[in-house]
Amino acid sequence: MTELRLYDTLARAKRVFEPVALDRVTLYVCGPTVYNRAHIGNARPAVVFDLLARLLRHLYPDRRVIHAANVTDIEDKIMAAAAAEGVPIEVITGRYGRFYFDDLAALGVARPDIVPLATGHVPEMIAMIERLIAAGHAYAAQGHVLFDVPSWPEYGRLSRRPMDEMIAGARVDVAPYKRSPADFVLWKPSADDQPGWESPFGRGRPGWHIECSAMIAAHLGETIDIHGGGIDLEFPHHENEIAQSSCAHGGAPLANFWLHNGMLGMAEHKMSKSLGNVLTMETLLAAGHRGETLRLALLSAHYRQPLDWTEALLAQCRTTLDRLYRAAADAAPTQVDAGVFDALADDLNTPLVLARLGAIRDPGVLRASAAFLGLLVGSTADWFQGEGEGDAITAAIDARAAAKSRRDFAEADRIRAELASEGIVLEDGPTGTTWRRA
RNA sequence: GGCCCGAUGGCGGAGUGGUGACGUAGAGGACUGCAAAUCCUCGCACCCGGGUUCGAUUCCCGGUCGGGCCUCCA
Repeated sequence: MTELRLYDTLARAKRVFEPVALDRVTLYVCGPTVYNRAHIGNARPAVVFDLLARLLRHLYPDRRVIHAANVTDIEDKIMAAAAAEGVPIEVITGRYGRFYFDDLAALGVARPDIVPLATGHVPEMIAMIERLIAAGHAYAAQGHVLFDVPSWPEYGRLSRRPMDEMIAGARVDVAPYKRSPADFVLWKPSADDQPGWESPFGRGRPGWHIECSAMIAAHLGETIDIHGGGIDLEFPHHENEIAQSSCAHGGAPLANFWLHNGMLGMAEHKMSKSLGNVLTMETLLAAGHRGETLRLALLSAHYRQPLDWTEALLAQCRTTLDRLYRAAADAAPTQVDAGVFDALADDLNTPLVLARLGAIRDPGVLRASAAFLGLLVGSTADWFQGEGEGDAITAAIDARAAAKSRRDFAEADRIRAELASEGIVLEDGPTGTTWRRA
């Protein structure tokens, strides 16, 4: 079997992957907070880890591969969005949660096997907080419960931050109820008009970090195989998850592998809602870019590298797909090229995979290999011509063929130009003329 | 300021201690009535300075530049 090697952020090195359990493989990825439309940067981890899940299923056919990704559906920004519209938070989270998965489906991303909601796991979060308090790793203060960072010497290992510097370097105003500036919130009080849950610490809501820890434990166990997410979550989110989970589970590691995808850049900075330089999947799809083009663009760079999102990138990916669709024609998928698996098994080296894809001669192998990546999933005719009317075009092609046969090239060119002005490109092949949309 | 990551041709982007993939754009050719598509050929790059080495783009040190994090963030 192909040996899978993955870059583990904790080790800062590629390591050979081996699942913990003999009967299953567990993958957890931090999902979205649903309060508005997701941008294309949000899609990168979804696409990358969707591909990793496909690879894991292939490599471990005898084990159950469980891919989980949460949805954060209680959070201050959600509350703000709900208040702005004068609706309950469920209206906001339901709407944007559906948009999120619909958008991703257009990019060929399968819904994860498990999509836990934060609001569905508050009792588990409360229980975990209680364990942390009992173990001396958390304390209550003024309606809040905080994680006691200095109580856990391992804190900072993932992001390689020395704790004393974090404390000394804290440049935000430190809340008065914190014992240490590095302490973070596990539970915070809710006002009467805010969503909240009764708890031993008073009515309130969970902090962001505890959600992932509690949901991972509830669905996948104390130690999972792979934890994924964007590199911007490395600190503090993932650092905090590790602290919470390890301290609640007697020191058991949260994940054996930590995988982080690089940021998608736009205008020299990462695409982010707070910077306002976002391009949503909705916008891109509405502009006529197909989901496959977006997916290819996201896979065109190695997942750990930063990737600049530009029109030129999309144009090149479109060209690449045109060429691959022509090469694959309407062949039925046969077998995935071994070189494709090899490149994927080397820490998901998708640029190398794409280079190998271009070298495949057998259309059936090309179809199967591309499909494994979530590309070339439709028919070649649909890719070039799309749905809709072809009769008028066929009639024009016939008229042009008649003109060509009597060597009236002026008329033939006029017809071709007329179609071109409507975005229809004619191509004369050995077996006749075909058309496609520009 | 601290921590982390990166720097490859016009652009995108792998990889490697010993003639630098691949794609795209560009040049030339074949094919075509002309195009398009396809095929063939060709140019064009490893940030700077040290070090290790027979040999460094690749390893080490320093620098410069860029990005991420340190506050919600994929």
